[in-house]
Amino acid sequence: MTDRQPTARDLARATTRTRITAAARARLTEEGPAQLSLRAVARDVGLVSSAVYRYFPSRDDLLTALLVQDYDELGAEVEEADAARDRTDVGGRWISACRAIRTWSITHPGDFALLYGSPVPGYAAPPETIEPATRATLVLVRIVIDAMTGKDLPDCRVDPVAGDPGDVVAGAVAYIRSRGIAEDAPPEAVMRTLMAWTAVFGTVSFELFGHYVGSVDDHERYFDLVVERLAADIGFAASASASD
Amino acid sequence: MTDRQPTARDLARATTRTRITAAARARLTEEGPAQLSLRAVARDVGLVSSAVYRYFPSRDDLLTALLVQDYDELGAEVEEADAARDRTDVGGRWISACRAIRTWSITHPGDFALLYGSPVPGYAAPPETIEPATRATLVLVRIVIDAMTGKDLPDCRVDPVAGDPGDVVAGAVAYIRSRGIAEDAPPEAVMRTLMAWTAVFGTVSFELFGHYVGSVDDHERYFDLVVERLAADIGFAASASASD
DNA sequence: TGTACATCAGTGAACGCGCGTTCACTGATGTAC
DNA sequence: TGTACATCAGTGAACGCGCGTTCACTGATGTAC
Repeated sequence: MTDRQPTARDLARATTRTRITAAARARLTEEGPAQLSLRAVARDVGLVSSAVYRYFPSRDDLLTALLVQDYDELGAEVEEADAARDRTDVGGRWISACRAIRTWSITHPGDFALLYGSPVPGYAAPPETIEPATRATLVLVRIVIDAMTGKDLPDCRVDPVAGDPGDVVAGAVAYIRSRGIAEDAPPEAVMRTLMAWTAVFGTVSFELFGHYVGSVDDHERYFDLVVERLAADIGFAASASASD
Repeated sequence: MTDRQPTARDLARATTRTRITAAARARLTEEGPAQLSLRAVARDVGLVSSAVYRYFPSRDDLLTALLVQDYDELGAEVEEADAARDRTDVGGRWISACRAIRTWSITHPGDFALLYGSPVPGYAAPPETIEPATRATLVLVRIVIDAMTGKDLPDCRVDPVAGDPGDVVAGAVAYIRSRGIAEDAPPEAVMRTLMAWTAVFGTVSFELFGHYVGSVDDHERYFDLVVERLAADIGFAASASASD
């Protein structure tokens, strides 16, 4: 059970596995995850359909592999966009991270639909997908928390009459604490962060699924304007004029 | 070609047509629109599959009928919720309209996925679906425009550094004018309305598709808090404490 | 280094299934005189 | 009111298709001695 030199067989296996998931992801661009056909994927890879069962015990396991891979890829790109900015430049980090989400999504619309579109009927994502799923979101949370450091965020632009989100977002607050990101995050800031996260993905979703047709043409600029306003609503400035 | 007394055949035809669409919508709850099977629908209705072709020339036409019916039903409920409030009570109308969107959506999750989830691969919604699709959205727009009347909305809570949305939302502004809703709507208000509309559906989408698991438990209260903040960001108050 | 055996990637046929759509038909309903 | 014909909702068989999964097989690769 010790790690050993990978054999030719091991290497071939890894390669073929990659080719299968790559072919599956390519298919996702043209057909929904629910329509994803194991036989079609096998054909694309140049395998007979039954051979795929050497790699994935069932179609659902292939779906799970795609889910994990996609969440991880998206998460890595958002983390990278965040890390490329100076840590104190929270506005720049915010813009970069949000843009990374949109860029990955429009570059991989099929994968976006898998992650954030309608769930696949009859398929329940297993627990192993949870951690990868939170990576992109956590980047946004960390930026907001860093923006709060030393500042009394938020003056969150909310009307004093509005309800206290304290216990409504208690789950999110606890999660942030459990991940060691912050001991105590102001509920209003967490509320606004949840809203911003939702808005970012909602905006990308509406762009990709065609709901802005007739209202917005320049999706890239519109997205930047949205992202600026979301930061302002949380309580910090994020000017899109900063270079990407 | 003049309208005549409907015959027994006409009545039966209308009834059966309704039973078909109803059965199809019921199926949508358990399977995605792309999986919607004409044969399964026929079975549910108690017809042989070929009989459905007396009513819909193809599966795609059935989908179109569902799309129109769902957009219209959602639109009607949102219009009704809006109309039930005093016209000057813009805050109350906003809350009611947004709540109507959520209520319809969680009551008809399959239909919601059809309208706002991933598009059906290989199916392009025909032009006749456009007008019904805008009904719910236009209610929100009208409320914002009414809120602006006599007021200098928005003091929209946006940072002065943020970009001018003028030409980015030009399409939406022109559409509002073309529908005779307002001669000139401030671009920032339109921008914020687009954002709010996106946020409302994004929030419902995240609730239905499971992305809030672990962060939010009480979706109804969370939704109200979101809706209040969206109104505040546009520039008017909408307290959820008002009775529905 | 060479041999004997074990592992396992990939094959190809087969299974049972449900799908959208077509077609010739039947019998009930509607219309014209 | 009665008859002859036209319309059309619904039937049932058939078409060709692609699907997920199983299974016995083959031959190449890996391992133990």
